Amino acid sequence: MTGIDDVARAAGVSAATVSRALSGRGRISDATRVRVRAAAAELGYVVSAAASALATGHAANIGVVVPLLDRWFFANVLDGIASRLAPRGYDMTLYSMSEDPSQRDGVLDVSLRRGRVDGLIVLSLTLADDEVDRLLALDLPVVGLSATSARLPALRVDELAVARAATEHLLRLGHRRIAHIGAGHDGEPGLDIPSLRRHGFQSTMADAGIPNAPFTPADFTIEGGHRAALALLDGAEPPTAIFAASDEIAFGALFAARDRGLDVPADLSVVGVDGHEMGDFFGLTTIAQFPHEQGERAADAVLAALEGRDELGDLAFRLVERSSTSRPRGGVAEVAGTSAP
Amino acid sequence: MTGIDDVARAAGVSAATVSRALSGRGRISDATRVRVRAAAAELGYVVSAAASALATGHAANIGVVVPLLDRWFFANVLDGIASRLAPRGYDMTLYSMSEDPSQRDGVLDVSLRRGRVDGLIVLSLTLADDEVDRLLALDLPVVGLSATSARLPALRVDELAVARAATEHLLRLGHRRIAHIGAGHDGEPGLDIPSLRRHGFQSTMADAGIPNAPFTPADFTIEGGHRAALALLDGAEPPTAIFAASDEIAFGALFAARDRGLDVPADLSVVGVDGHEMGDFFGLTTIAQFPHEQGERAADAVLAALEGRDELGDLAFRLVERSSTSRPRGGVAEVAGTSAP
DNA sequence: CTGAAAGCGCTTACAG
DNA sequence: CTGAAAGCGCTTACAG
Repeated sequence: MTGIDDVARAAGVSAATVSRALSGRGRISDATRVRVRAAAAELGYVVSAAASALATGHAANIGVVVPLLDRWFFANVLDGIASRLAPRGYDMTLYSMSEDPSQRDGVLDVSLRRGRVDGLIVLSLTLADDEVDRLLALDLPVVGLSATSARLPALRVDELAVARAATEHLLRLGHRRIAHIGAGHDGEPGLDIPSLRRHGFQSTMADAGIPNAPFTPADFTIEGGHRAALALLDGAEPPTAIFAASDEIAFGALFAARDRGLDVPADLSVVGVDGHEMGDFFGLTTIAQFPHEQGERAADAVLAALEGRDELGDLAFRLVERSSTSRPRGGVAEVAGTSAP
Repeated sequence: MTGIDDVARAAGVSAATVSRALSGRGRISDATRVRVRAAAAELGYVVSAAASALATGHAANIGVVVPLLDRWFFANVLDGIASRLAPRGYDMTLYSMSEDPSQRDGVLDVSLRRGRVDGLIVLSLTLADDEVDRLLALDLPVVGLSATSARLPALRVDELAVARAATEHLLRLGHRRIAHIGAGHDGEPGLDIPSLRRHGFQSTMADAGIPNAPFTPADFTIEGGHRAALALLDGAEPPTAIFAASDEIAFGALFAARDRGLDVPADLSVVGVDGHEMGDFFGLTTIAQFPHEQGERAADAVLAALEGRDELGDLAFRLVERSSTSRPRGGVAEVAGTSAP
């Protein structure tokens, strides 16, 4: 590989001058800069990442901690991040955190401590309290995306509001037997997204006078949604509507309805969360989020944090009504406060 | 950050000894090794990636060049790669190559030349000849996954065989009016995947006595497949079967059939390529590939290449028959060589 | 504006 | 088996 000395020789200057000409830092005459850059381009010279990082303490690299690389939502977020990082000269290194405790420890205690990255984007993982501590101890600018812990600086979607919007949409249509498919433990909400959505659902139902609204846990996959919905539909009191914690779960529910010969939305209304690209084809009503844009904003936010600026804030969502939701068969829409005379 | 000297001090040895104790290279007494490792663990010390890379020339990092981060197939490949790299202590840095020429140049001429990675995995991109040259000039172990150029060492699927399997499946069922939705230019096949699939389709059709079998170009998305299929179905001579170059295109075709009130498979048979997780729900017949496993093999192969070993080879595929294909309405299966008396 | 030199944090022959 | 020292390839005060 050609090094800085080769360029220096070719341009007839010192390595120091090459460094200045290429980085743009420090004073340098226009003529020299032009000459050096030409020589560098000619030789195809690019500054060594390792040497530069060692000398400056700046790696020009952002780490992205992801839970699962194979979900549509995260793939889109990643694409959004990449689209903003590259033009600014940053690379992106992925750290995938699985469920396996020793693997997680490896990421938190080893990989992330190698100093390979200048900042971190953490995608909505369910992080334990001590994991958040270890993340924070890295002493790196961190931007969570809808992240789990209140202690993590983050761009957030108001997940309670998301769940409320979905649930109220169904209630407004006149549904009462509404079930939720998602995740999250019983009891206090917990700050992870699945828990917040579940909690938002159940508290909205409770506010509408329906305590203990049914909940069925599922993986956030089509497969998981399919299985859970089948269980609900085959149960003693099948719901007339399902609020699925993700669009992929919702697709699974739609397939389950098809498998049981149910008409959507007449027999079963389904609403999801995400704004999945396939939603349109399925006619799925959903609370759309905008993962690509979320990724872009997260990238901008870490980069801003590197310069000491704060670009955190709220993330948008929007109810998109399509054909998977309607009044229940024979049901009457009860609009709050609109009691008929 | 705590450095090697802190550990040396804590363990009462020199930095050199710490380095040896931690890396396992060089001779060192067991007692010292244990003491040093304890001190390092105690201090939470991890070797600096930049310093280590600079000193050894080894970055412990693999670059993955991807076309689009938001396709199901690539997300799965990535997940497979990550699952094999992490346990071996390698990080993974992503380089997304878009269609934009200046962006591609940036990746090839700048990002990849920073020396940040020890090896490269290139996911099935359509690379121009000079781009392959520049990739090769990096002088890095490269493993292509179903890559484009014959000059790139790669794990390959026999794409002509894939297309033939799909097409012959349809022909065997008795279809004659079969259309292909995909990509690839006219004329000589070209070595990119879409072209190979298209070519495999058309030559198989030609062999069956059907020259100039219809082809409609599309993006490799549901949206693209939907549009293209609609165009075919609304055409003068709608096909009785569609061979889609990807499952996502196939899903689009399935939705198009639904939109036109056509029964699948009675009115329209559809076969895809990929083995998409949703295929089962759609009942999609497909030529399954195994992206996660492909990613694992690619990771193993670069790592092997780093050690001078060659683990390249062929990638598997398999026809998975589901309910989206059958004989055409009123059609008769013509099995080659079984002319009825 | 430009260069010589020290330093970034490790690793690894070279001695002992 | 262990340490002192040079070196990896840059960057950046410090002089001039």
